[in-house]
Amino acid sequence: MLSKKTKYGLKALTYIARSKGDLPVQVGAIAKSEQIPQKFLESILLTLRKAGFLGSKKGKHGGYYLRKDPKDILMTDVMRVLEGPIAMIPCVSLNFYEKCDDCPDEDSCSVHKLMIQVRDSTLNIFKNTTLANLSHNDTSIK
Amino acid sequence: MLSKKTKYGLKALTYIARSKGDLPVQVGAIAKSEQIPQKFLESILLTLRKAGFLGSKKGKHGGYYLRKDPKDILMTDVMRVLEGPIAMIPCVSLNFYEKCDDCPDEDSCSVHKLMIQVRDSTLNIFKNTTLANLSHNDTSIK
DNA sequence: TGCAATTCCTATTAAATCGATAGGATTAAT
DNA sequence: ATTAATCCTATCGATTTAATAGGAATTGCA
Repeated sequence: MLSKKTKYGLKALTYIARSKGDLPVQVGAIAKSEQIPQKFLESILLTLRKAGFLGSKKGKHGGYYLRKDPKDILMTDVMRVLEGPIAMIPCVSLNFYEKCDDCPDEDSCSVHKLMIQVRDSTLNIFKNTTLANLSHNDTSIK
Repeated sequence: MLSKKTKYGLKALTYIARSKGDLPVQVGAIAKSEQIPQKFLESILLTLRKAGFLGSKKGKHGGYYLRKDPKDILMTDVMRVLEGPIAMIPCVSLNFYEKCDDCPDEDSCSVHKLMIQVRDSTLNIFKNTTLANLSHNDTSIK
């Protein structure tokens, strides 16, 4: 399941990418427009800022802005920050690998092989989708 | 994340598919070989039996056996029983659809479009993989 | 007939995770 | 100063997960 954190985070990034003008975008505006609990959204945007996707300005007329062009923000990176591993099971994760406690031999594990396929196909989508794709409402893979 | 229930269930099905001989396969044998807590495995096999994948025989020399040829047991079906929805978010689920509370319009939701792609690519793998593929340790999609 | 071995069923528990909230500290514009 | 915004930490309740417990029901066999 996709967590609400990830869902809200993607929506917020999309909202910011779509917003015109020089002023940073305020949490309150996003929360209202996307129907996200504001305090929860605050913590999510903080995470995205610490991960380098967003910059912020404090105080009056403060808010958040993108630090990169939406074309350069890949879903692989965003998903890993918000949702964690892309793989469904740690033993096939590229960035969060962990050996299974059980399972003496990965190569002979039926689950392992299947989950590698799922990981690769999902990864293929995420690495071919940018925030620009999301904000333009088009799909990445034709 | 793939639940342990699903992981254990897939391993158990694979084990049963690989087993030779006429006798039904006992929970204890699977649990020992695959390092799965026996009581937990019992409940998983019960689920798989109620879903129609397995038959069982009680009492001495009892155990579980497949009710269909492994070639006819699709991962789509197994995954839906063990893990639930294949989609990462209910609003793109084919079998467990639910509208998002927020999100007035699915067609304009950036998350929705992305998750449809993920669902379709995952579904494509699961519907082209059978228990026979798992038990032969080959991959489904070339 | 009785004993042993097995599945079947329900309930419970401990731990982890998730979604959200609370309360204020810090910073900046006016 | 005052106001308005982000920043930070802590906490809470609900849900889910993984596992355990205890025994009922069924079957094979001596």
